[in-house]
Amino acid sequence: MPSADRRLQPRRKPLQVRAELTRERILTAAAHVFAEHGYAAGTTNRIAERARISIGSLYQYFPNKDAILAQLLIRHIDRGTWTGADRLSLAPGTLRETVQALVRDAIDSHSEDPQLLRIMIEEAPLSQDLLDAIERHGAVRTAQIRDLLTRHPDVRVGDVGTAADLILFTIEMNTHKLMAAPGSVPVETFATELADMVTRYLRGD
Amino acid sequence: MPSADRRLQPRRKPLQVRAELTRERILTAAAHVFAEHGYAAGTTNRIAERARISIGSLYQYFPNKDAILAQLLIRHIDRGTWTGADRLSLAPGTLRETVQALVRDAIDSHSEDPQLLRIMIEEAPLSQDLLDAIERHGAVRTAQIRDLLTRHPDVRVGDVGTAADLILFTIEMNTHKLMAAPGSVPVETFATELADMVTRYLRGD
DNA sequence: TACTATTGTGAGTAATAGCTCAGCTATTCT
DNA sequence: AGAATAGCTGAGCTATTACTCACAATAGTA
Repeated sequence: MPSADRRLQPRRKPLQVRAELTRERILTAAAHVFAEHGYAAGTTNRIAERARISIGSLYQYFPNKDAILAQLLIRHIDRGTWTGADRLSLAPGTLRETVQALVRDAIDSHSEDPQLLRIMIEEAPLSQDLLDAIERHGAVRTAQIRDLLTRHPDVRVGDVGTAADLILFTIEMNTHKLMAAPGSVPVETFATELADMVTRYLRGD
Repeated sequence: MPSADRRLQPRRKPLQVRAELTRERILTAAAHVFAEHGYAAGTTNRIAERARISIGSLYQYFPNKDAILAQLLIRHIDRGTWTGADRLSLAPGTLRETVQALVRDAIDSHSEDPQLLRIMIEEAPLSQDLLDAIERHGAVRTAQIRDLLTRHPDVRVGDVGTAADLILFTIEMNTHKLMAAPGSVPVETFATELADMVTRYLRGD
Protein backbone atom coordinates (compact mmCIF):
# COMPACT_ATOMS: atom_id res chain seq x y z
CA MET A 1 0.00 0.00 0.00
CA PRO A 2 2.91 2.43 0.29
CA SER A 3 3.26 2.83 -3.46
CA ALA A 4 0.04 3.98 -5.02
CA ASP A 5 -0.62 3.31 -8.67
CA ARG A 6 1.46 5.88 -10.49
CA ARG A 7 -0.67 5.50 -13.54
CA LEU A 8 -3.41 7.42 -11.85
CA GLN A 9 -1.30 10.24 -10.48
CA PRO A 10 -1.11 13.55 -12.35
CA ARG A 11 2.28 14.41 -13.79
CA ARG A 12 2.05 18.06 -12.83
CA LYS A 13 0.34 19.73 -9.94
CA PRO A 14 -1.61 22.85 -10.91
CA LEU A 15 -0.16 25.80 -9.03
CA GLN A 16 -1.64 28.79 -10.77
CA VAL A 17 -5.35 29.53 -10.91
CA ARG A 18 -5.67 29.09 -14.64
CA ALA A 19 -4.11 25.65 -14.34
CA GLU A 20 -6.74 24.61 -11.85
CA LEU A 21 -9.37 25.99 -14.21
CA THR A 22 -7.96 23.95 -17.06
CA ARG A 23 -8.08 20.85 -14.92
CA GLU A 24 -11.70 21.54 -14.11
CA ARG A 25 -12.57 22.10 -17.75
CA ILE A 26 -11.04 18.77 -18.62
CA LEU A 27 -13.07 16.93 -16.00
CA THR A 28 -16.28 18.71 -16.93
CA ALA A 29 -15.75 17.99 -20.59
CA ALA A 30 -14.85 14.39 -19.87
CA ALA A 31 -18.05 13.91 -17.89
CA HIS A 32 -20.07 15.15 -20.84
CA VAL A 33 -18.13 13.21 -23.45
CA PHE A 34 -18.16 9.94 -21.54
CA ALA A 35 -21.85 10.29 -20.78
CA GLU A 36 -22.63 10.97 -24.42
CA HIS A 37 -20.29 8.59 -26.26
CA GLY A 38 -19.42 5.95 -23.69
CA TYR A 39 -15.94 5.19 -22.47
CA ALA A 40 -14.39 3.60 -25.55
CA ALA A 41 -15.73 6.20 -28.00
CA GLY A 42 -15.03 9.02 -25.57
CA THR A 43 -11.58 9.75 -26.95
CA THR A 44 -9.06 11.99 -25.28
CA ASN A 45 -8.97 14.19 -28.36
CA ARG A 46 -12.72 14.63 -28.16
CA ILE A 47 -12.45 15.56 -24.51
CA ALA A 48 -9.74 18.10 -25.24
CA GLU A 49 -11.79 19.53 -28.08
CA ARG A 50 -14.85 19.91 -25.90
CA ALA A 51 -12.78 21.45 -23.12
CA ARG A 52 -11.32 23.83 -25.72
CA ILE A 53 -7.80 23.01 -24.70
CA SER A 54 -5.11 21.16 -26.58
CA ILE A 55 -4.54 17.46 -26.23
CA GLY A 56 -1.13 18.24 -24.79
CA SER A 57 -2.62 20.15 -21.90
CA LEU A 58 -4.86 17.24 -21.07
CA TYR A 59 -1.83 15.02 -20.63
CA GLN A 60 -0.20 17.55 -18.34
CA TYR A 61 -2.74 16.77 -15.64
CA PHE A 62 -3.76 13.23 -16.40
CA PRO A 63 -1.19 10.57 -17.20
CA ASN A 64 -3.67 8.57 -19.23
CA LYS A 65 -7.29 8.22 -20.18
CA ASP A 66 -8.18 5.86 -17.36
CA ALA A 67 -7.05 8.38 -14.79
CA ILE A 68 -9.68 10.85 -15.98
CA LEU A 69 -12.56 8.49 -15.43
CA ALA A 70 -11.02 7.34 -12.18
CA GLN A 71 -10.94 10.92 -10.96
CA LEU A 72 -14.59 11.39 -11.88
CA LEU A 73 -15.54 8.23 -10.03
CA ILE A 74 -13.51 9.14 -6.95
CA ARG A 75 -15.12 12.54 -6.89
CA HIS A 76 -18.53 11.00 -7.08
CA ILE A 77 -17.77 8.77 -4.15
CA ASP A 78 -16.12 11.49 -2.07
CA ARG A 79 -18.87 13.93 -2.81
CA GLY A 80 -21.05 11.67 -0.74
CA THR A 81 -23.47 10.86 -3.49
CA TRP A 82 -22.97 7.29 -2.52
CA THR A 83 -22.70 8.00 1.16
CA GLY A 84 -25.76 10.18 1.59
CA ALA A 85 -27.26 7.69 3.97
CA ASP A 86 -24.59 8.03 6.61
CA ARG A 87 -26.87 10.01 8.81
CA LEU A 88 -29.15 7.02 9.00
CA SER A 89 -26.75 5.36 11.41
CA LEU A 90 -27.89 7.81 14.00
CA ALA A 91 -31.40 8.79 12.97
CA PRO A 92 -34.22 6.86 14.62
CA GLY A 93 -37.61 6.14 13.06
CA THR A 94 -39.81 3.25 12.03
CA LEU A 95 -38.24 0.55 9.94
CA ARG A 96 -40.26 1.51 6.91
CA GLU A 97 -39.20 5.14 7.22
CA THR A 98 -35.58 4.13 7.48
CA VAL A 99 -35.71 1.92 4.43
CA GLN A 100 -37.58 4.55 2.47
CA ALA A 101 -34.82 7.00 3.30
CA LEU A 102 -32.24 4.53 2.03
CA VAL A 103 -34.11 4.16 -1.23
CA ARG A 104 -34.51 7.89 -1.61
CA ASP A 105 -30.82 8.48 -1.03
CA ALA A 106 -30.00 5.93 -3.68
CA ILE A 107 -32.32 7.66 -6.13
CA ASP A 108 -30.77 11.02 -5.31
CA SER A 109 -27.28 9.76 -5.89
CA HIS A 110 -28.32 8.56 -9.32
CA SER A 111 -30.22 11.68 -10.28
CA GLU A 112 -27.33 14.00 -11.01
CA ASP A 113 -25.92 12.36 -14.11
CA PRO A 114 -27.41 8.92 -14.67
CA GLN A 115 -25.70 8.44 -18.01
CA LEU A 116 -22.24 9.15 -16.68
CA LEU A 117 -22.88 6.91 -13.71
CA ARG A 118 -23.96 4.17 -16.05
CA ILE A 119 -20.72 4.47 -17.98
CA MET A 120 -18.67 4.44 -14.80
CA ILE A 121 -20.46 1.39 -13.47
CA GLU A 122 -20.76 -0.61 -16.66
CA GLU A 123 -17.89 0.41 -18.92
CA ALA A 124 -15.10 1.71 -16.76
CA PRO A 125 -11.85 -0.25 -16.83
CA LEU A 126 -11.35 -0.19 -13.09
CA SER A 127 -7.77 -0.43 -11.86
CA GLN A 128 -6.99 -2.48 -8.80
CA ASP A 129 -6.36 0.68 -6.81
CA LEU A 130 -9.75 2.01 -7.69
CA LEU A 131 -11.43 -1.30 -7.01
CA ASP A 132 -9.81 -1.35 -3.59
CA ALA A 133 -11.03 2.15 -2.86
CA ILE A 134 -14.56 1.23 -3.86
CA GLU A 135 -14.30 -1.99 -1.88
CA ARG A 136 -13.22 -0.11 1.22
CA HIS A 137 -16.01 2.36 0.78
CA GLY A 138 -18.52 -0.42 0.36
CA ALA A 139 -17.28 -2.07 3.51
CA VAL A 140 -17.87 1.10 5.48
CA ARG A 141 -21.41 1.39 4.21
CA THR A 142 -22.12 -2.25 4.92
CA ALA A 143 -20.81 -1.86 8.44
CA GLN A 144 -23.03 1.16 9.00
CA ILE A 145 -26.10 -0.65 7.78
CA ARG A 146 -25.19 -3.69 9.83
CA ASP A 147 -25.04 -1.55 12.95
CA LEU A 148 -28.33 0.00 12.05
CA LEU A 149 -29.96 -3.38 11.60
CA THR A 150 -28.49 -4.70 14.81
CA ARG A 151 -29.79 -1.78 16.80
CA HIS A 152 -33.24 -1.57 15.33
CA PRO A 153 -35.80 -3.44 17.49
CA ASP A 154 -38.04 -4.45 14.56
CA VAL A 155 -35.36 -6.20 12.56
CA ARG A 156 -35.65 -9.98 12.62
CA VAL A 157 -33.17 -11.56 10.30
CA GLY A 158 -30.86 -14.56 10.46
CA ASP A 159 -27.47 -13.10 9.63
CA VAL A 160 -27.25 -9.33 9.84
CA GLY A 161 -24.12 -9.14 7.70
CA THR A 162 -25.65 -11.04 4.82
CA ALA A 163 -28.80 -9.00 5.12
CA ALA A 164 -26.86 -5.74 4.93
CA ASP A 165 -25.06 -6.87 1.79
CA LEU A 166 -28.26 -8.09 0.24
CA ILE A 167 -30.39 -5.00 0.78
CA LEU A 168 -27.65 -2.53 -0.12
CA PHE A 169 -26.92 -4.24 -3.41
CA THR A 170 -30.61 -4.74 -4.17
CA ILE A 171 -31.44 -1.10 -3.55
CA GLU A 172 -28.42 0.09 -5.52
CA MET A 173 -29.01 -2.04 -8.59
CA ASN A 174 -32.75 -1.55 -8.78
CA THR A 175 -32.29 2.17 -8.46
CA HIS A 176 -29.61 2.11 -11.11
CA LYS A 177 -31.88 0.28 -13.50
CA LEU A 178 -34.74 2.63 -12.73
CA MET A 179 -32.73 5.78 -13.38
CA ALA A 180 -30.80 4.50 -16.39
CA ALA A 181 -33.97 3.60 -18.28
CA PRO A 182 -35.76 6.52 -19.94
CA GLY A 183 -38.75 6.87 -17.66
CA SER A 184 -40.25 3.57 -18.66
CA VAL A 185 -41.50 2.89 -15.16
CA PRO A 186 -43.18 5.29 -12.73
CA VAL A 187 -40.50 6.15 -10.19
CA GLU A 188 -42.80 6.47 -7.21
CA THR A 189 -44.47 3.12 -7.70
CA PHE A 190 -41.20 1.31 -8.12
CA ALA A 191 -39.59 3.03 -5.16
CA THR A 192 -42.51 2.11 -2.96
CA GLU A 193 -42.48 -1.53 -3.99
CA LEU A 194 -38.72 -1.72 -3.53
CA ALA A 195 -38.98 -0.24 -0.04
CA ASP A 196 -41.81 -2.64 0.74
CA MET A 197 -39.76 -5.62 -0.32
CA VAL A 198 -36.81 -4.66 1.83
CA THR A 199 -38.94 -3.70 4.81
CA ARG A 200 -40.92 -6.94 4.82
CA TYR A 201 -37.72 -8.88 4.51
CA LEU A 202 -36.11 -7.17 7.47
CA ARG A 203 -39.18 -7.56 9.64
CA GLY A 204 -39.01 -11.30 9.21
CA ASP A 205 -42.16 -13.36 8.83
CA MET B 1 -38.77 -6.78 -38.50
CA PRO B 2 -38.54 -8.19 -42.03
CA SER B 3 -34.98 -6.98 -42.56
CA ALA B 4 -32.67 -8.27 -39.88
CA ASP B 5 -29.40 -6.50 -39.15
CA ARG B 6 -27.07 -7.67 -41.90
CA ARG B 7 -24.12 -6.91 -39.76
CA LEU B 8 -24.88 -9.94 -37.68
CA GLN B 9 -25.48 -12.35 -40.54
CA PRO B 10 -22.68 -14.69 -41.66
CA ARG B 11 -21.32 -14.07 -45.13
CA ARG B 12 -21.08 -17.72 -45.99
CA LYS B 13 -23.16 -20.66 -44.90
CA PRO B 14 -21.14 -23.70 -43.84
CA LEU B 15 -22.11 -26.60 -46.08
CA GLN B 16 -19.44 -29.18 -45.48
CA VAL B 17 -18.81 -30.80 -42.13
CA ARG B 18 -15.36 -29.31 -41.65
CA ALA B 19 -16.85 -25.86 -42.17
CA GLU B 20 -19.33 -26.42 -39.39
CA LEU B 21 -16.47 -27.65 -37.23
CA THR B 22 -14.49 -24.52 -37.95
CA ARG B 23 -17.46 -22.40 -36.99
CA GLU B 24 -17.73 -24.27 -33.71
CA ARG B 25 -14.05 -23.86 -33.00
CA ILE B 26 -14.35 -20.15 -33.51
CA LEU B 27 -17.24 -19.86 -31.08
CA THR B 28 -15.57 -22.04 -28.48
CA ALA B 29 -12.33 -20.10 -28.75
CA ALA B 30 -14.21 -16.80 -28.61
CA ALA B 31 -15.97 -17.86 -25.43
CA HIS B 32 -12.63 -18.59 -23.79
CA VAL B 33 -10.89 -15.48 -25.08
CA PHE B 34 -13.72 -13.11 -24.16
CA ALA B 35 -14.03 -14.66 -20.73
CA GLU B 36 -10.31 -14.34 -20.13
CA HIS B 37 -9.48 -10.96 -21.68
CA GLY B 38 -12.80 -9.14 -21.81
CA TYR B 39 -14.46 -7.89 -24.94
CA ALA B 40 -12.16 -5.06 -25.97
CA ALA B 41 -8.93 -7.00 -25.38
CA GLY B 42 -10.42 -10.14 -26.85
CA THR B 43 -9.17 -9.44 -30.36
CA THR B 44 -10.26 -11.33 -33.41
CA ASN B 45 -6.67 -12.36 -34.09
CA ARG B 46 -6.43 -13.83 -30.61
CA ILE B 47 -9.64 -15.75 -31.18
CA ALA B 48 -8.38 -17.11 -34.49
CA GLU B 49 -5.08 -18.06 -32.89
CA ARG B 50 -6.79 -19.91 -30.08
CA ALA B 51 -9.12 -21.65 -32.53
CA ARG B 52 -6.03 -22.58 -34.56
CA ILE B 53 -7.53 -21.22 -37.73
CA SER B 54 -6.52 -18.21 -39.77
CA ILE B 55 -8.03 -14.81 -39.27
CA GLY B 56 -9.41 -15.05 -42.77
CA SER B 57 -11.46 -18.10 -41.93
CA LEU B 58 -12.95 -16.32 -38.98
CA TYR B 59 -14.29 -13.62 -41.25
CA GLN B 60 -15.81 -16.19 -43.55
CA TYR B 61 -18.41 -17.06 -40.95
CA PHE B 62 -18.71 -13.87 -38.96
CA PRO B 63 -18.99 -10.49 -40.65
CA ASN B 64 -17.48 -8.70 -37.67
CA LYS B 65 -16.40 -9.07 -34.09
CA ASP B 66 -19.73 -8.04 -32.61
CA ALA B 67 -21.48 -10.84 -34.44
CA ILE B 68 -19.39 -13.42 -32.60
CA LEU B 69 -20.40 -12.23 -29.18
CA ALA B 70 -23.96 -11.79 -30.36
CA GLN B 71 -24.03 -15.41 -31.47
CA LEU B 72 -22.73 -16.55 -28.09
CA LEU B 73 -25.36 -14.50 -26.31
CA ILE B 74 -28.17 -15.73 -28.54
CA ARG B 75 -27.06 -19.30 -27.95
CA HIS B 76 -27.09 -18.75 -24.25
CA ILE B 77 -30.61 -17.42 -24.38
CA ASP B 78 -31.90 -20.08 -26.74
CA ARG B 79 -30.26 -22.84 -24.78
CA GLY B 80 -32.73 -21.99 -22.07
CA THR B 81 -30.17 -21.04 -19.49
CA TRP B 82 -32.20 -17.95 -18.96
CA THR B 83 -35.51 -19.61 -19.46
CA GLY B 84 -35.07 -22.57 -17.17
CA ALA B 85 -37.94 -21.42 -15.03
CA ASP B 86 -40.57 -21.74 -17.71
CA ARG B 87 -41.93 -24.86 -16.14
CA LEU B 88 -42.79 -22.83 -13.09
CA SER B 89 -45.73 -21.33 -14.89
CA LEU B 90 -47.41 -24.68 -14.56
CA ALA B 91 -45.90 -26.25 -11.48
CA PRO B 92 -47.79 -25.78 -8.23
CA GLY B 93 -46.26 -25.61 -4.77
CA THR B 94 -45.93 -23.31 -1.81
CA LEU B 95 -44.84 -19.77 -2.48
CA ARG B 96 -41.50 -20.33 -0.81
CA GLU B 97 -40.83 -23.42 -2.91
CA THR B 98 -41.67 -21.56 -6.07
CA VAL B 99 -39.39 -18.67 -5.26
CA GLN B 100 -36.61 -21.00 -4.24
CA ALA B 101 -36.90 -22.72 -7.60
CA LEU B 102 -36.61 -19.35 -9.33
CA VAL B 103 -33.46 -18.56 -7.41
CA ARG B 104 -31.98 -21.96 -8.12
CA ASP B 105 -32.65 -21.64 -11.84
CA ALA B 106 -30.93 -18.28 -11.84
CA ILE B 107 -27.91 -19.77 -10.11
CA ASP B 108 -27.83 -22.65 -12.58
CA SER B 109 -27.92 -20.33 -15.56
CA HIS B 110 -24.92 -18.49 -14.16
CA SER B 111 -22.94 -21.57 -13.25
CA GLU B 112 -21.73 -22.63 -16.66
CA ASP B 113 -19.39 -19.79 -17.50
CA PRO B 114 -19.82 -16.90 -15.09
CA GLN B 115 -16.92 -14.94 -16.55
CA LEU B 116 -18.25 -15.05 -20.08
CA LEU B 117 -21.69 -14.13 -18.88
CA ARG B 118 -20.22 -11.18 -17.02
CA ILE B 119 -18.55 -9.98 -20.20
CA MET B 120 -21.73 -10.40 -22.18
CA ILE B 121 -23.78 -8.53 -19.62
CA GLU B 122 -21.34 -5.78 -18.73
CA GLU B 123 -19.12 -5.21 -21.74
CA ALA B 124 -20.99 -6.31 -24.81
CA PRO B 125 -21.78 -3.63 -27.38
CA LEU B 126 -25.33 -4.75 -27.93
CA SER B 127 -26.87 -3.96 -31.28
CA GLN B 128 -30.46 -2.81 -31.49
CA ASP B 129 -31.47 -6.14 -32.97
CA LEU B 130 -29.94 -7.98 -30.08
CA LEU B 131 -31.43 -5.61 -27.54
CA ASP B 132 -34.83 -6.18 -29.09
CA ALA B 133 -34.39 -9.92 -28.89
CA ILE B 134 -33.42 -9.72 -25.24
CA GLU B 135 -36.25 -7.30 -24.59
CA ARG B 136 -38.75 -9.65 -26.16
CA HIS B 137 -37.40 -12.53 -24.17
CA GLY B 138 -37.58 -10.53 -20.97
CA ALA B 139 -41.16 -9.59 -21.71
CA VAL B 140 -42.08 -13.25 -22.05
CA ARG B 141 -40.49 -14.11 -18.75
CA THR B 142 -42.15 -11.18 -17.01
CA ALA B 143 -45.51 -12.24 -18.39
CA GLN B 144 -44.99 -15.78 -17.16
CA ILE B 145 -44.11 -14.60 -13.69
CA ARG B 146 -47.01 -12.17 -13.68
CA ASP B 147 -49.38 -15.01 -14.48
CA LEU B 148 -47.81 -17.09 -11.77
CA LEU B 149 -48.22 -14.34 -9.22
CA THR B 150 -51.79 -13.67 -10.27
CA ARG B 151 -52.73 -17.29 -9.89
CA HIS B 152 -50.99 -18.02 -6.63
CA PRO B 153 -53.37 -17.67 -3.67
CA ASP B 154 -50.68 -16.52 -1.21
CA VAL B 155 -49.49 -13.58 -3.26
CA ARG B 156 -50.61 -10.24 -1.85
CA VAL B 157 -49.04 -7.40 -3.74
CA GLY B 158 -50.25 -4.05 -5.05
CA ASP B 159 -49.33 -4.19 -8.71
CA VAL B 160 -48.47 -7.62 -10.05
CA GLY B 161 -46.63 -6.27 -13.08
CA THR B 162 -44.30 -4.12 -11.04
CA ALA B 163 -43.74 -6.96 -8.62
CA ALA B 164 -42.78 -9.33 -11.44
CA ASP B 165 -40.26 -6.84 -12.82
CA LEU B 166 -38.88 -6.18 -9.38
CA ILE B 167 -38.32 -9.75 -8.27
CA LEU B 168 -36.97 -10.97 -11.61
CA PHE B 169 -34.39 -8.21 -11.78
CA THR B 170 -33.51 -8.57 -8.11
CA ILE B 171 -32.97 -12.31 -8.39
CA GLU B 172 -31.00 -11.96 -11.61
CA MET B 173 -28.64 -9.26 -10.40
CA ASN B 174 -28.01 -10.72 -6.97
CA THR B 175 -27.26 -14.07 -8.51
CA HIS B 176 -24.99 -12.46 -11.04
CA LYS B 177 -23.05 -10.71 -8.30
CA LEU B 178 -22.87 -13.89 -6.28
CA MET B 179 -21.50 -15.99 -9.11
CA ALA B 180 -19.16 -13.37 -10.57
CA ALA B 181 -17.36 -12.90 -7.26
CA PRO B 182 -14.78 -15.57 -6.43
CA GLY B 183 -16.62 -17.42 -3.70
CA SER B 184 -16.50 -14.55 -1.26
CA VAL B 185 -19.93 -15.34 0.10
CA PRO B 186 -21.41 -18.73 0.99
CA VAL B 187 -23.80 -19.51 -1.83
CA GLU B 188 -26.36 -21.34 0.23
CA THR B 189 -26.73 -18.63 2.84
CA PHE B 190 -27.12 -15.93 0.27
CA ALA B 191 -29.58 -17.91 -1.80
CA THR B 192 -31.72 -18.58 1.24
CA GLU B 193 -31.78 -14.94 2.28
CA LEU B 194 -32.57 -13.84 -1.26
CA ALA B 195 -35.45 -16.29 -1.48
CA ASP B 196 -36.65 -15.15 1.93
CA MET B 197 -36.68 -11.54 0.88
CA VAL B 198 -38.69 -12.20 -2.26
CA THR B 199 -41.08 -14.57 -0.51
CA ARG B 200 -41.85 -12.18 2.32
CA TYR B 201 -42.39 -9.41 -0.15
CA LEU B 202 -44.85 -11.39 -2.21
CA ARG B 203 -46.78 -12.56 0.82
CA GLY B 204 -47.47 -8.97 1.78
CA ASP B 205 -47.47 -7.88 5.40
C1' DT C 1 -7.76 -38.00 -63.38
C1' DA C 2 -9.77 -33.70 -64.37
C1' DC C 3 -12.93 -30.19 -63.11
C1' DT C 4 -15.56 -27.37 -59.93
C1' DA C 5 -17.18 -25.62 -55.60
C1' DT C 6 -16.11 -24.98 -51.03
C1' DT C 7 -13.04 -23.91 -47.47
C1' DG C 8 -8.71 -22.11 -45.55
C1' DT C 9 -4.61 -18.88 -45.47
C1' DG C 10 -1.95 -14.82 -43.61
C1' DA C 11 0.59 -10.85 -45.09
C1' DG C 12 -1.01 -6.56 -45.63
C1' DT C 13 -4.26 -2.32 -45.43
C1' DA C 14 -6.81 1.39 -43.43
C1' DA C 15 -8.37 3.62 -39.69
C1' DT C 16 -8.16 4.95 -35.19
C1' DA C 17 -6.61 6.51 -30.78
C1' DG C 18 -3.44 7.13 -26.96
C1' DC C 19 0.20 9.76 -26.15
C1' DT C 20 4.88 12.67 -26.89
C1' DC C 21 7.80 16.58 -27.43
C1' DA C 22 9.98 20.65 -29.16
C1' DG C 23 8.71 25.00 -29.02
C1' DC C 24 5.61 28.91 -27.80
C1' DT C 25 2.91 32.05 -24.54
C1' DA C 26 1.62 33.72 -20.07
C1' DT C 27 2.62 34.64 -15.38
C1' DT C 28 5.53 35.43 -11.43
C1' DC C 29 9.78 36.84 -9.38
C1' DT C 30 13.80 39.87 -8.64
C1' DA D 1 12.91 45.00 -17.75
C1' DG D 2 14.81 40.65 -17.82
C1' DA D 3 14.96 36.04 -16.17
C1' DA D 4 12.79 32.09 -14.54
C1' DT D 5 9.03 29.32 -14.00
C1' DA D 6 4.55 27.51 -15.14
C1' DG D 7 1.29 26.50 -18.52
C1' DC D 8 -0.27 25.61 -23.34
C1' DT D 9 -0.03 23.98 -28.19
C1' DG D 10 -0.88 20.53 -31.95
C1' DA D 11 1.43 18.04 -35.65
C1' DG D 12 2.71 13.71 -35.71
C1' DC D 13 4.68 9.25 -33.74
C1' DT D 14 3.70 4.59 -32.35
C1' DA D 15 0.94 0.93 -31.55
C1' DT D 16 -3.03 -1.52 -32.05
C1' DT D 17 -6.78 -3.84 -34.33
C1' DA D 18 -10.68 -4.86 -37.21
C1' DC D 19 -10.89 -6.46 -41.53
C1' DT D 20 -9.56 -7.64 -46.89
C1' DC D 21 -8.13 -10.23 -50.78
C1' DA D 22 -5.46 -12.81 -53.93
C1' DC D 23 -4.14 -17.23 -53.69
C1' DA D 24 -3.64 -22.20 -51.99
C1' DA D 25 -5.57 -26.39 -50.38
C1' DT D 26 -9.22 -29.59 -49.86
C1' DA D 27 -13.52 -32.04 -50.80
C1' DG D 28 -17.11 -33.49 -53.96
C1' DT D 29 -18.25 -35.32 -58.65
C1' DA D 30 -17.97 -37.71 -63.03
